Amino acid sequence: MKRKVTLKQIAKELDVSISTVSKALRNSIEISEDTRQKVQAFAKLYNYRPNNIALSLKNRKTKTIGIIIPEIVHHFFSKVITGIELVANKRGYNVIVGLSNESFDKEVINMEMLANGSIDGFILSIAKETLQQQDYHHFIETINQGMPIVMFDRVVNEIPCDKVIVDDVKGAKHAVEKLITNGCKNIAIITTRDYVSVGKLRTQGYLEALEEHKIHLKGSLILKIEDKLLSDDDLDKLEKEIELLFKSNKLIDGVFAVNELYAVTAIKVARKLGLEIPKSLQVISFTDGVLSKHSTPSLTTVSQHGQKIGEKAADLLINRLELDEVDEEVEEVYETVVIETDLIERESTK
Amino acid sequence: MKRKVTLKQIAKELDVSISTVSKALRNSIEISEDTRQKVQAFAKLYNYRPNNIALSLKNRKTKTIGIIIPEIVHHFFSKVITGIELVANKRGYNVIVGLSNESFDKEVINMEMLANGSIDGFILSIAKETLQQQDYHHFIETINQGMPIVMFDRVVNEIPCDKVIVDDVKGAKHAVEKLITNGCKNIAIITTRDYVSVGKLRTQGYLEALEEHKIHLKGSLILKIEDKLLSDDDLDKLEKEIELLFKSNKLIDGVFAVNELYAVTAIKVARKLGLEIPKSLQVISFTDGVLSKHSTPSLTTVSQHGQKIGEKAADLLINRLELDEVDEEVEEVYETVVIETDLIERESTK
DNA sequence: TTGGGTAACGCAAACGTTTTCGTGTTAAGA
DNA sequence: TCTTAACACGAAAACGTTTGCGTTACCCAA
Repeated sequence: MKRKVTLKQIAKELDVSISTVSKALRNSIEISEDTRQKVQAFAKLYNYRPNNIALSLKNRKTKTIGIIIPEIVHHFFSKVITGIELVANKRGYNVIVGLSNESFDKEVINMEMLANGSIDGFILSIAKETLQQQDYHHFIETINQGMPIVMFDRVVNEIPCDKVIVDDVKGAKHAVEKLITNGCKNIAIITTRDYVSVGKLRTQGYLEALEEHKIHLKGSLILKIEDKLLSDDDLDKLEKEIELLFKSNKLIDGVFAVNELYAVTAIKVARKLGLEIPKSLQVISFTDGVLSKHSTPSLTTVSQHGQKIGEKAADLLINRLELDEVDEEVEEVYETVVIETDLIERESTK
Repeated sequence: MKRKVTLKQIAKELDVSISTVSKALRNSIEISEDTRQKVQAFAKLYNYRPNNIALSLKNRKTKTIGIIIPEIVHHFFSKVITGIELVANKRGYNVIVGLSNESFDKEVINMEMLANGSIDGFILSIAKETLQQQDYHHFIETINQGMPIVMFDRVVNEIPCDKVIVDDVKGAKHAVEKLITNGCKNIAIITTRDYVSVGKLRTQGYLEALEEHKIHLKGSLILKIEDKLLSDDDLDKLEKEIELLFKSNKLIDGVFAVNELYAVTAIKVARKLGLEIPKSLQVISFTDGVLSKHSTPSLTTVSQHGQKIGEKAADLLINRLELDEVDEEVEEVYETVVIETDLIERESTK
């Protein structure tokens, strides 16, 4: 077992100084052609690679991005990571992942672990618990220490940082409008409680679409689900609630669901009640994931382009990092990028 | 913007030496009660946290685990990561993720990026391309440099390292036996080409089940799919191939698919051909993911317990890391842990 | 007074780099 | 022969820690 070779070892072996070795490897003109060749050959032979940690310490930057997300077993988030990793790698950065599991405490702990030198900046989406408690001091402190943050999807305006979001309102509105032009008269929405920012925004889009098309809003068509981590019990409850929705509103002919799970569950319940998709009931969901694509009938969805969000977030962060490098005190003006959604039509609509 | 405070700054501010500060913070008895209190108070005030990078350099270990997986937008892999992150965090480690995207080159590059000091050890699942080329030198070299690897799911025996696998043969066999006891007489298998180790093993389980139950093997019932990254075109092709399978074997009454996608696609095609699930066709898939659970009908599946695999892998790796610490030259005996699969019965079987 | 012991602290090395600033040698120019 | 400049290299600092050991200063006993 041969441990990794260091400059010092090469220096000793070749009977030159460490600095000579370092310079030779970086093709410094200070070093004679002779020694340069000798050193490089030796380094190649022993497969020398500079130690990242030492470089990080010296350069005071790690070339690593910290990602904090609520969960990873989730199509949207893993798509985002894919995007981040793609551009990060392309630009010479690594990616280190922390999971908040929707918990405030874990979010704080994870950020503290990483903020002490391990990374150069954060890309994150806020945990539900944090959104509920509205305690954002850990973000503020991190930023105050000079570590940039880019937030995506679940963001709060009061934090001074770059943000990448989806136009949830517009996306939802388009979806509902699609249902309207497809002939739906009684469109229900299955959404989350309002503290989940995206749930709230998508509900808003629903409302706007109805209003613009002068469709009378019926409160009983709005189903707000308590959006916890989904255990099997919660799933049962979800079905029950949706069933109640259909039973107390026999005229429902369109459903807009703020996520895939709500949509497929709605379809499942609707079928049980004898409704045909898309003939007597049309369904559109937010989030274009594996369920939408492969379940039967496949779902018409609002695609969020998770990967693109990740790519954009990574670019924003790295740009800022490399800007800080040249110009120590950059004027602090932050960008909010909106990624357009697309409506992907499949079998659950006419 | 106040940068992170260091020992040196505290030392200067309090007019003591750096070592005194360090010792005071670590409650060394060398330091008087007085100064200790003073230092600790000051450190608390300025929210001092030791710099991870400096510690890593000094201790020659990073307390970070590198994960290399083929893709992250995948239920199984993200479950595994969840498990790894869980025990890693519990034991004071961070997790840094690299994606090979099933490519040999990206796997090598990612490993090289991380192996130069950034991490203490790897947990990985081999890329398909690597399995095809059978070029494992990067694993060997990493191990030779004293960096332990734990492989999961897609492993090769010739690499000296700990492994966590699922008993693919047994799991597949159980699934097929379930179909047999449920009365299926003509059981097809939809699997991958043989170079994907898990595909091969699951096929083997299928064969064993048939043999033990003295069912004559029909070659035409075995459909081997070229398992690339799935574009929409490939999806079409998949449907066509499955359709052909059904059409040329009208008697098929059971299908065992080696992954969820093959299973739901089979169901889709079967329905189109007028088959009822599970009445005239029963289906079981490997991998218990979101599709199995939420598509209609929900799928009976072989659960791999991805999270448990991740947890076990992380424990194995960290155990080895912390063993190396005390006992420099550990006898090199490696463990292969088999995680039992479970058959989860849902609506796609009787 | 001297010797030894102890409490409280500082020095310096080490981890592996990069880089600035010498420094010694050689050869060319005056 | 002396000066000077180019050339090739080395010493040392710096990044932020931890830690073994040396160094004070003081106290108490002999």
